Amino acid sequence: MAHHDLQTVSHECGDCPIRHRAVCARCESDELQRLEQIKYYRSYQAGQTVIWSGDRMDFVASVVTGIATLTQTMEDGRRQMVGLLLPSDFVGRPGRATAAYDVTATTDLVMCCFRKKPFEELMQSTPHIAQRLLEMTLDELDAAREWMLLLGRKTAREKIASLLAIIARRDAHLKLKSAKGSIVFDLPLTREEMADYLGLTLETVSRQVSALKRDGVIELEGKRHIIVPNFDRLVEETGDDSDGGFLV
Amino acid sequence: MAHHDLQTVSHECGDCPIRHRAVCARCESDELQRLEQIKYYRSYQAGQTVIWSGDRMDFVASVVTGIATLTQTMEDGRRQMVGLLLPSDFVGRPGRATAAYDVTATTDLVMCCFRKKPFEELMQSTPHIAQRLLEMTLDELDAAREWMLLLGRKTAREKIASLLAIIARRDAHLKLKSAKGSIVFDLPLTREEMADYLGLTLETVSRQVSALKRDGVIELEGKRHIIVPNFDRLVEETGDDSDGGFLV
DNA sequence: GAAAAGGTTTGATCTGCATCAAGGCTTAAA
DNA sequence: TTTAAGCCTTGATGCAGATCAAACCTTTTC
Repeated sequence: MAHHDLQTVSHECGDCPIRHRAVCARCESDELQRLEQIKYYRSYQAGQTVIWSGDRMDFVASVVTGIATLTQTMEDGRRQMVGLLLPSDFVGRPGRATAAYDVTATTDLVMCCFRKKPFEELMQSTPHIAQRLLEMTLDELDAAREWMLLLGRKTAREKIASLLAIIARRDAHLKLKSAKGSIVFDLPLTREEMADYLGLTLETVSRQVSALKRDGVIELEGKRHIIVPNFDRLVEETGDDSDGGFLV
Repeated sequence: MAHHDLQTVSHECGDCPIRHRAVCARCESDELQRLEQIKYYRSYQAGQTVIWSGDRMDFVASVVTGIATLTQTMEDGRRQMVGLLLPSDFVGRPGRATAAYDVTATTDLVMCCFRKKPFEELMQSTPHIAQRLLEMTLDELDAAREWMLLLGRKTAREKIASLLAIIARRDAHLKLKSAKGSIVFDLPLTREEMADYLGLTLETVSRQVSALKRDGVIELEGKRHIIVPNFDRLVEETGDDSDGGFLV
């Protein structure tokens, strides 16, 4: 986005939704003061619904801590996850009055909210905000398209491997990769949520996780704690062009 | 986006990529003159590849006439369409050097291109452009998420019905709905392209199209010319909450 | 006007994942 | 200590859609 000097920010929050990702040191002055004035925090417990599709939504927000999901549900109950929001991700759409998806906290969740009206006004007067939002939205669009390939063309095993690789990669930025290079993380999703992410049933998810374990691609401690002894091996299972590009 | 007075524009092009969609009469002055200076046109024949994934891409563009697709291909040849670009849609990403998807002309295609550098500079100085691009990108993201539900959870029959409804709806803005309310249009995609859109095989597409015809949901003239005698009936087959909202 | 090439349909068969069903493990409540 | 509630695993079976195969347009080429 060609700003002056970008730096990633740790999460004290206390700032603009876009700033969660990267901040331009020289540009932050009054823009941030104004954001400061219209922001407030909301907390949700694991499992709680933040908002239902179709409900009035008079704020936009940024995830501070925890994980939220966007899901769509068909009349007969079939569910598809269409967004997985990690810290720094943005929720809500400037210029739309109602939510288009169910938003749910899958872990305890803290969001930094901005009432929509003043946020939109600020967007008008502060070009940086629209530009940064554009960049974030384009990233999300790329992620959505990757996800479409997964949903449309990958096998169940490839889907599971892909999801594990995605989570491992996103975590790896912050977290440790232990000792000699194996990666360790906790699954933030239940088997059912994984199924909704991947367009599978929870039984199939369970079977394929077991299969990857049996084949030595991953190790399990309990149900949720995952150890990936060889990340490249996991990536091979995803069906993607390897290149890996693990630690950017 | 809260502009002054929006109006849709027919396609003489000769303007900014975002203006293809809607134009703010009061804002167009010098901004458009500068766009005018950096734009040029390119034409492609049906079937021609505009750009390959990974290739250097030093322009952004807007579809003027014709239809283009974005597709992703896995190493073993599995293909998934991830974007269907109709006139007024935007291609390319400000701030990225290489194409992320294969872009192909499925019909004869004319695009209005802007070299990336000057376009990005113009974006810096003209907030409207980023704001309009943001809005368009958010629309695309919504479409992508709808598409994800289709890929992950719908049956083959529902997928076909959904695709036909999407095309019918998008066409209906410009085109006729004949006589007493039946909708008529030409499929711009081959069976194989439909399959790549829907995450199916071309044989399944063919079978389900035949089934919808047999059941009276659609009529066919030749292979491509579709008649939808009752749009609501078609929408019922999509699995979506009806509401329809056909003629916005 | 024959032949070739794309695109499409239809049939026969196979298979990966869904569905139905039961039981296990872990944590929380009674 | 037992019961209940979530969450997860595993087995048996069924089916939607994939795969393999052949033939049918329609248009283009020679």
